[in-house]
Amino acid sequence: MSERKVVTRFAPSPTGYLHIGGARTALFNWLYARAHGGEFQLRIEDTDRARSTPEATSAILRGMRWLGLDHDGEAVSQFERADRHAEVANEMLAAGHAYKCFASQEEIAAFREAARAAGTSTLYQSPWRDADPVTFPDEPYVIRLKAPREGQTVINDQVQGKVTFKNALLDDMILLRSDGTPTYMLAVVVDDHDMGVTHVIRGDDHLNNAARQSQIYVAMEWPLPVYAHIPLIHGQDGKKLSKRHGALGVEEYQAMGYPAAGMRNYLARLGWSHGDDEFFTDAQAIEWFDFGGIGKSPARFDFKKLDNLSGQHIAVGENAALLQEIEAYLAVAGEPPLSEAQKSGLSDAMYCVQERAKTYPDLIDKAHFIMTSRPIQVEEKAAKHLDTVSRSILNELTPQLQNVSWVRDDLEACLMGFAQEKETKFGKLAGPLRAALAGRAATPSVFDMMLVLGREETMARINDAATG
RNA sequence: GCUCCGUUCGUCUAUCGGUUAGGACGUCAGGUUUUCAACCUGAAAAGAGGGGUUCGAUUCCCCUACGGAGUACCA
Repeated sequence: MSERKVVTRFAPSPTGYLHIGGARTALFNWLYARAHGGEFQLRIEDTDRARSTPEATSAILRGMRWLGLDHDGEAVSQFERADRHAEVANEMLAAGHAYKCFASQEEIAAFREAARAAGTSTLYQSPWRDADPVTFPDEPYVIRLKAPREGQTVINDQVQGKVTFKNALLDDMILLRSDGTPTYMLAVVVDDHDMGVTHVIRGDDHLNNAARQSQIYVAMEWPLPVYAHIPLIHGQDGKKLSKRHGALGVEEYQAMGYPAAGMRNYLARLGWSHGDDEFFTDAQAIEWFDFGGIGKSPARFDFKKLDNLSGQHIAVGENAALLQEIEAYLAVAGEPPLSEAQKSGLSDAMYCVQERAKTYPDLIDKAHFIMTSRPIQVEEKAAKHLDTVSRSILNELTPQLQNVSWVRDDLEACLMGFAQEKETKFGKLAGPLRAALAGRAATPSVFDMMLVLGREETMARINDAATG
């Protein structure tokens, strides 16, 4: 083990929103850095100018901020470091670890086509590898790594174990393109080294790349980072996560009303485990996180479990924090903001609705009785029905209660709340409301509602009626 | 094609040679409930297949099948 301070990094390409799989990769890096008192850095891999957009970069930044994955220092732009990448390529050239290759793209493509047709290896071996400089033509060239052709390259992966690659099967990859721009392979290694990255935690689609990248480290005599290639997330059908599986961008999850804490918990649990622990806080995740707990096979995304964990986090959420997140959710979902009255009302009602809500919209639905404004606005037809039902319930209340003018009003608010939540007819609600009066229902009971609505007097009377 | 990785209940997973293979989500049943939900109790539910190694394999090795990733002057 090295004495170096732990530095991890998340390096997305700004070609779209922050992918849910990318978010998990970022989370693992964040968790590891935080667990070891290290740094978690962010690097935007924007060398593909055609596909990179500033909008995507800000979307990624927004997504990470929402998830609470704070990175240390400024985000690094890979594109802006192109000169440094070229510098390293030339250094390798000078040191004899790389060479100029004048083969044209057409030439190489033709070779591969022929090789494929002949059923032989498509591995391109440049004739310029050991060519005499005096034979160099006056043409554009690329700089290729002079990779070893004998022996093997071994990656000691923290998740995948020891993975061996035969060097004879690895080609002399291009470091610097003919237009002088660096390739991804070069850029990652140079950036990771310069940023002092000690632990590379990324998707296992990069496992093959690790072998070739390590050759650059070796050539430059740079210390190799610790690798941890984590399995990708798949959709419910086991196939690679794609648009038809629903939400891919983390912001969509925010818009669906999942709390960030629940999201972190679920994402961490997806592909990583700590014994039988399912529900945990960030502090626990940081304390427990280690490479040994990461599974080797791809995990499927399951909304049911996300809902469950999400609900548990909302249930233990702190009032002010929940309120704040709900307001942020409403803004992202494009819903109208809370009025001051609704805000204080929701705050009062929080304790009796948060335990049953899976998501924020779910919570708002359950709090309908306090969120709705008085007098209650209902359509004519519905109003008639509501009137009938509330009157029938009213008739069952104790005489004193019936005489309190606003009881009926609150009752209607409760009914509306139920109706809204269940999208059902008022008539069907008489039963559950009676159950609520008896204090047995799981939905906010009338006791809760009255309490929230500030009807302590009613409460007292109901209690009297119940005990006496 | 070639290279690399993977495969325990429907899903996420525990097990680090000896367990009635455990937990969670989901599902189903019963209870409570004049809907739903919630809650309580319970149930069904797994080692891909075949060879080895071993006194003993889910666990170690090999083969097959299936799945995934890579194989670019993309990242």
